[in-house]
Amino acid sequence: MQRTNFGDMACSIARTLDVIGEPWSPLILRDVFVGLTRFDQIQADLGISRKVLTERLNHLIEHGVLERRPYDRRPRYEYTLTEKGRELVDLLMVMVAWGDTWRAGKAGPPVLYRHHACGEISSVDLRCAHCGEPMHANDVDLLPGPGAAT
Amino acid sequence: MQRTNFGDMACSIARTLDVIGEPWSPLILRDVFVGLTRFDQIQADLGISRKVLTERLNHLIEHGVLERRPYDRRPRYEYTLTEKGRELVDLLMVMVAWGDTWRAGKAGPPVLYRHHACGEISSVDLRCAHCGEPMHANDVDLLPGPGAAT
DNA sequence: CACGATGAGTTCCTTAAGGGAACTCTAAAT
DNA sequence: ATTTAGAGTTCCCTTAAGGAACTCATCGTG
Repeated sequence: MQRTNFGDMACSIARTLDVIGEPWSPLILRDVFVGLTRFDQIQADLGISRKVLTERLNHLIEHGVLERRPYDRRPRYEYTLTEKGRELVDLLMVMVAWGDTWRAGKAGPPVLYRHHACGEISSVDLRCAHCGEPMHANDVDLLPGPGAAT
Repeated sequence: MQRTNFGDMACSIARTLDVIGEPWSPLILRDVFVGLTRFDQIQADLGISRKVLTERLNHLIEHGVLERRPYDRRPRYEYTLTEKGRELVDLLMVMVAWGDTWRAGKAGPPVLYRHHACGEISSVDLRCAHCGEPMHANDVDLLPGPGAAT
């Protein structure tokens, strides 16, 4: 399976997928985010192949969203999110919101999010960074930007 | 490559990935969103294999995010977003925001978004659906929800 | 009416990625 | 000296992605 390289496309979606678009990568980030930071923890939690987990972790480190560091004098390592990685958690929260809405079924959402600022169980909503009003698919026009393909 | 089924996991991220987690799927949604709604248009724009495009479109239709409908008396079809699919565009906009921030480089973002409400070039920001304050990775606590795995 | 063009897929072959089990390596702890 | 545990490697098998060629239905044109 020779996979097409998304990183070279003039598209920020493709470039983001180049970092976390492979199967498992978002789930690995989630695990690290919730505190499962060690190889065997992640492997056991996800049931992912150890080979693939190694590949994914290295890819995420190469792209600067995870850091690997020893936590013992023995050869033991843990993975942590960089700032670049922490901002990817935004993406995970939007995935959660969509999955909760469309795929949770009668059982309801598997995880709840309590917002520090208001203390309520809530979910994310997309707002315009400029004016603060809701900003969804139908609220925008697309224009070519400076980095557009020629 | 026998792929693990994400749809059965008690995790809304995994369930969302079950719908659009395969390579190319988000880019197909983007194309349909921006008005490339026909098979050959999408194929040419992305450079995706026709075989894989067929598989992806069928998968997205099965999961109710795309609809296929004839636009001619000849056997010609176009794909459109359902409401379920339109809400996935939120996810794309967050991918764009991250890609613009971390991967656009000196050339700047390839596409700009003008917000209808304020008329400004902007990007999305995550807010609490309840109180409207910013809601990012470090602003939430996670609690088990009603649909949590036993 | 025959003929080519067009959109929308299929088919088939090659290559490489995911799954999974077994194996290795290093440094404690007993 | 032996066991244990974490963190990977290695190897084989299956299956998915790439890609080019092929099919099929219908319309427009000469």
